[in-house]
Amino acid sequence: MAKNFTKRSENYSQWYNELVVRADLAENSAVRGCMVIKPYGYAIWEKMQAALDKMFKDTGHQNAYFPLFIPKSFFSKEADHVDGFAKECAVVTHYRLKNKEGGGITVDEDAKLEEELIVRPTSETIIWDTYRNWIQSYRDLPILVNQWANVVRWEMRTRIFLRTAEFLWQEGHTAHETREEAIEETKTILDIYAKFAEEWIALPVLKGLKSESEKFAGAVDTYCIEGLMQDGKALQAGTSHFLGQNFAKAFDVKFLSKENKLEYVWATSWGVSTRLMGALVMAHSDDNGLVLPPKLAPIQVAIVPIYRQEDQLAQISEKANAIKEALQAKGISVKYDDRDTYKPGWKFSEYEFKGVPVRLAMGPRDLENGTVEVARRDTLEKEIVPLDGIEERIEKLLEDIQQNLYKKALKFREENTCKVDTWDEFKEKIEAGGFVLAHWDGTPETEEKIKEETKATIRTIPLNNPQEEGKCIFSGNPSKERVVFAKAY
RNA sequence: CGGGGUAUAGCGUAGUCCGGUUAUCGCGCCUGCUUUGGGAGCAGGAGGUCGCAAGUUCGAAUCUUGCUACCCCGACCA
Repeated sequence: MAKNFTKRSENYSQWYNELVVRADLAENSAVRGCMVIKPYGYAIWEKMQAALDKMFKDTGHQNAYFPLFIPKSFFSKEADHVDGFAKECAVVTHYRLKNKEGGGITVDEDAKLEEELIVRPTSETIIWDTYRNWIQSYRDLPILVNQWANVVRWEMRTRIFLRTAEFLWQEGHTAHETREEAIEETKTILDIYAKFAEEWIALPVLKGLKSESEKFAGAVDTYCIEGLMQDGKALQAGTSHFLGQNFAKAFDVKFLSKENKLEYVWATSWGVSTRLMGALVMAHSDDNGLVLPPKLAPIQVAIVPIYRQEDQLAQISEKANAIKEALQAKGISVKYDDRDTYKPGWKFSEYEFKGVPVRLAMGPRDLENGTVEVARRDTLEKEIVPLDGIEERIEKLLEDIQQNLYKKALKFREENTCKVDTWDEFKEKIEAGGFVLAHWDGTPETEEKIKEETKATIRTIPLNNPQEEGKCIFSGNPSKERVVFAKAY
């Protein structure tokens, strides 16, 4: 298990500091659990957005935007949905403040809203209320819409990136003619999420279904991708829901089919959030700070000059800028750090904290020899290489680092995944961390008891799960497949 | 919302039990010189409503009461 975790931090806070700050304005408990994302952190989110947005558009989706505020009554229309979210809603009750006698300011009781507004915890309700007016005929379908937005969930306990009171995300909401088409959409998106996690975040994920008790409030089926963090805890990295006709029925969204029959629309919804940045941090970072996969690193290459006199700097700058331009021509983001306010050693440490994948250092010796020092963040290896052909070398190195991070994470997951067949072994393995594959009798009662005794939950029932006869590790009742258990964030 | 803990400079802290000059130290910050291939050295300097409010006292960071915020553990959850 991740030994590296103890030195800098037990709980990742040192890593987070590069990306975010806590937004605790001392006198305002309302911002408790929110985060301020620093420019460097936001740049990572923008890269994630760009990559996902392209994948959505390549599969026929379009972006739109719906209101932040949702009338309270909308929430009561879908029974499971309201049950799932009622306990964590921020509610707007008034629309005006007034001066208080004796100074200060207070809510103007005369400005009470007739119907309270909910700050969206997710947008199914307001979107389906809108879709009712957009859909009359099968010709209006499918609707494949995504929105990039912020949402608010008033969690009792928050955790930076993983469970903040406000978070940024994308939420897709689609409407289809048939059940099959909606299920296919759900899976298409699941594949996009898995591809993004693996190819961009370099995080291997399990694809599968959620159990009845873990699925989204209002969904028929919830598909998910699950990753394993370095401390052995699982993280749900994205979900794609097949909503059946639940929301269509709740919001009365019907269409006339080709057969001239009035039918309810089939729906999906799906989302990933700034939680992915937490996944990124927890999957790869080490004692020296963040480790960012090249594809998501705001700065892919940092160049640090080492010099005594100004004329040396001028010579180095000339070569460094040439490298910078050549790399930029290949679409690589480069920062040439010629600040004279920090020393080289300081800069080396800083770029390591920030997780910059490749660092180049160039000094007097390199000027003489026509070389440059190349340091890679993932392995911390350094080597002196000739300037000749440096662009190709770095381009390839960035790809290597991306691959290496994925392989390392995959190896870690494999080493921390096991099959167990007895209750004692199950408790022991769960305690040690990682994914534990075990038989389960399929009942929510057993699932709940396992959770009570071990804190482990069913992370997913994998797609294409091999079928095999077995006995539930808890109840001993027959089971025909193993499911994935783990302690989770 | 339950259980535990904490609050002193931008950050991290000593001092609180047992009240007593001008509140300690480190990092960071500013100035100068020397330095620059792994977070430099020396010298000088700036920076404080001791979480907030009341109380006890000649005197409160320290004692009392109330409040607030944060952290950890639960419940809840992307």
